Amino acid sequence: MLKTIIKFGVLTGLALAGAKMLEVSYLTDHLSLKAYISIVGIGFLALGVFLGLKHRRQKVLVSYKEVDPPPRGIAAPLQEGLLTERELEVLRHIARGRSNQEIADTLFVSLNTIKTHTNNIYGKLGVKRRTQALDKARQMNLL
Amino acid sequence: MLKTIIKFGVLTGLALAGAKMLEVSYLTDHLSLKAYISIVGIGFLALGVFLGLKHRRQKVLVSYKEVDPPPRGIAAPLQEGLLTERELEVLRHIARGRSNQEIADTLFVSLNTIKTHTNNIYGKLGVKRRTQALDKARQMNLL
DNA sequence: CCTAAAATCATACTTTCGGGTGATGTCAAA
DNA sequence: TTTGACATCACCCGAAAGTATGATTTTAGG
Repeated sequence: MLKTIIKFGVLTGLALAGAKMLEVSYLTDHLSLKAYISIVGIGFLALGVFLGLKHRRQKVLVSYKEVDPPPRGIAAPLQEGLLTERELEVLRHIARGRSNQEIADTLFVSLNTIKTHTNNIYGKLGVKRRTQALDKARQMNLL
Repeated sequence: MLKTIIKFGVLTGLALAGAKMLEVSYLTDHLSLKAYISIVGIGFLALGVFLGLKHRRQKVLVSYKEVDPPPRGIAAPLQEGLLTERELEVLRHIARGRSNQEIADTLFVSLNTIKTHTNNIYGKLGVKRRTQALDKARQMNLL
């Protein structure tokens, strides 16, 4: 990120310096206004294209790193007592891709009950969605 | 390709027309040379950035591979070519618990695009939900 | 016995997902 | 140049998931 900023600054500085030199030429060497403007336009256009492409690469790199599993070393002592037995059971079903309705059916309880369990799980794990819960649970070696 | 050229021509034409109008202002309305040049520069810079962002897909893929040496361990070669690069990328985000909207935001595409990708993923993996996709993908060593 | 935690269920509401269909543009290979 | 794979985006609709609040029943421990 710092590198990007530095590069951006350097490039912009070079562009501005170029423009300034052109301005001098314009004022002293009979460079026509049209030519002056054209060169400035083309220069900044090129700079813009370069920055646009660069920005893309950067973003892609970032998103790659975002999805790259972070080096989790020894990680996660078993969290005993965080989730209840029933909640763990529900969580395992979620991990197998079951819907709330399917879980309710196999456990012979109502859909609302499963919703309550899942929401309790999310609260305890500090997440908002079942997929986040799975990710978090794996990080914590709950699964 | 032809359309690209046309678009580029139109945009450049508009930019030049804008510059021309500015030139008139410069000559008639006491617009300072510095302001004139600045506006031209910024305008073309914006145009360049826009063009750079617009046409970059393949290049992004290349640069992605440049920065991404993903021969991760041994388990990679299973099911080569089942999912596309993009689909795998989306799948990794899903595995991290991201919502479709969040994925769309970080990948700079629309929600609908992510939905299309996810549905293609589900189709290829033979599942119906994202949690099932994760389970299946893990079984297939795709994650 | 009493109490707190756990499990159960409900109602109502919002958000997210998923399925279907169709379209455009790019790129590489045939 | 044509074709097929990919990626992109849109619109619609129904299903699933999630949020909030409140309630009842079980059950284990003090």
